Amino acid sequence: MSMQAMAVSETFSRNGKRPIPPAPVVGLFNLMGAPLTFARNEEVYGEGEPAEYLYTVTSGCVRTSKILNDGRRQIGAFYLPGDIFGLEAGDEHSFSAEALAPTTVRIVKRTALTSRATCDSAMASQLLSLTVSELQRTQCRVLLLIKSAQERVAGFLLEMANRKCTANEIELPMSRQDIADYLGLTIETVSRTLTQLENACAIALPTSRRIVLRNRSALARLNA
Amino acid sequence: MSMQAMAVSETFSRNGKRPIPPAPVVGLFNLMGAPLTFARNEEVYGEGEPAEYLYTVTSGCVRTSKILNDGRRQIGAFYLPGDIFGLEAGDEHSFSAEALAPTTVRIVKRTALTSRATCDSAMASQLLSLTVSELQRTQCRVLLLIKSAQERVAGFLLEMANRKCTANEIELPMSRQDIADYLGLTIETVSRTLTQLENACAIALPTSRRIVLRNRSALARLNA
DNA sequence: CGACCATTTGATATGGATCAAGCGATGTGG
DNA sequence: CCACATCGCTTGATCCATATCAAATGGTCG
Repeated sequence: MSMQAMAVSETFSRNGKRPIPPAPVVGLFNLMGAPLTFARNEEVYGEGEPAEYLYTVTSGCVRTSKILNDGRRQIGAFYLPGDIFGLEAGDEHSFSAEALAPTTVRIVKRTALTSRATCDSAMASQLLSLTVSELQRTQCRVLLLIKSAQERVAGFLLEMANRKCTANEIELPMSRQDIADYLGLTIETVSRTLTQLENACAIALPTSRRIVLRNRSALARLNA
Repeated sequence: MSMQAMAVSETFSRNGKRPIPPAPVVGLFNLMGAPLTFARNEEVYGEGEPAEYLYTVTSGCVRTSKILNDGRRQIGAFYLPGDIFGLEAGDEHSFSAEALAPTTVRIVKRTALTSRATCDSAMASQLLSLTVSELQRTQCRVLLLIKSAQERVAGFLLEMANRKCTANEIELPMSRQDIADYLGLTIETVSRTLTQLENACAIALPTSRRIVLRNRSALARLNA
């Protein structure tokens, strides 16, 4: 197994704040089976179910979430086409996963990966690389969560823009409530903050789901 | 490589909220060299330095931290004897590491692990397992950070108590400021919250660094 | 058109930050 | 051995960012 998985710094800026999707893990994708489709809001798997598969998004968008015992919902992550999910460690899923929009995914059995990785060090390396990426993203979340609402929202927009590198206009697949639960804010605060950013000419909001980044450096400045 | 690294659920309670140190990764420890010693507040490595080594704490305690560009400090993690640190991904360290107390660590070169893991699937598995543990802990941090000050402090105390399984009395190796920076709170709020928990008979504070858990279930209840 | 849902906006409340002072333990020099 | 400076922690008073409660707006679909 090569150590490339632990040497992913080229996917990050110097200060570790700007995650970019890791290089595609080709071997893993080759093991993926036929596509499954899910409707908007359909559950891909539930919290507590045995974690038998790894999933990759081929189209659409998936969110992972869990309900805390006081009723609050925490979003684990959003997964876009090309992303792999379902490996949050453990024999059973610690989050549930739902499609945010009509979505297709392809799956591979974990046991298949097990046996393959035992003898295939490239595959083992890919698994490690995947986990490291997930760790990186989670660490960036931690950095966001200790900051102000403006910084969180700005950081979120930059993260989404960097992931789908489609110039400066992004179509958000998730609702305000999803964003709020992801950032540990309320829906009202997210909405107000977006309005503030618009008034500051940092972004434009042609529609509520479509966001134009007018001034990335202003956003990045917020994102201390 | 076995899939055991992805099957660490036995180290977690059903709801994924109570991390316990993973099984020791013996092979990795065997590669570790002679002990190095560090004085209180001495730097083990600095942010931005090349990440050449992996470290294990043999005695004392280490914290990783980074200074944000607005002057705030973020603590990455605390490492106790038996813990391994220095693998926060990337060619260079994204955090610095400092000894909280007189500390000894042992180290192994990353390149040594690289070559070893390429042909030794057990070693590869250990690396994955280690990264998964780190991911798990970071995810627990995220859950803490979206909660109230009481919940964060209670969760922190339970985490520390679970790691050093020394009954119900724990000696905190870190200052209030370290705790505050770890939890994204101020030192005053941490102090006040501990006082509240003491008044509620959930804990006792024989000295400021020594904490007795009087009522774990009350703490856990806070820790939604 | 009308019902419904997501989003925005407004008014008020509150938890934690900030500013400021006091306290206790530890260590140092006289 | 004591006086005093220092450091880490606690406590108090006030302020502010975000939550909460409430209502208006706008877009979508039958």
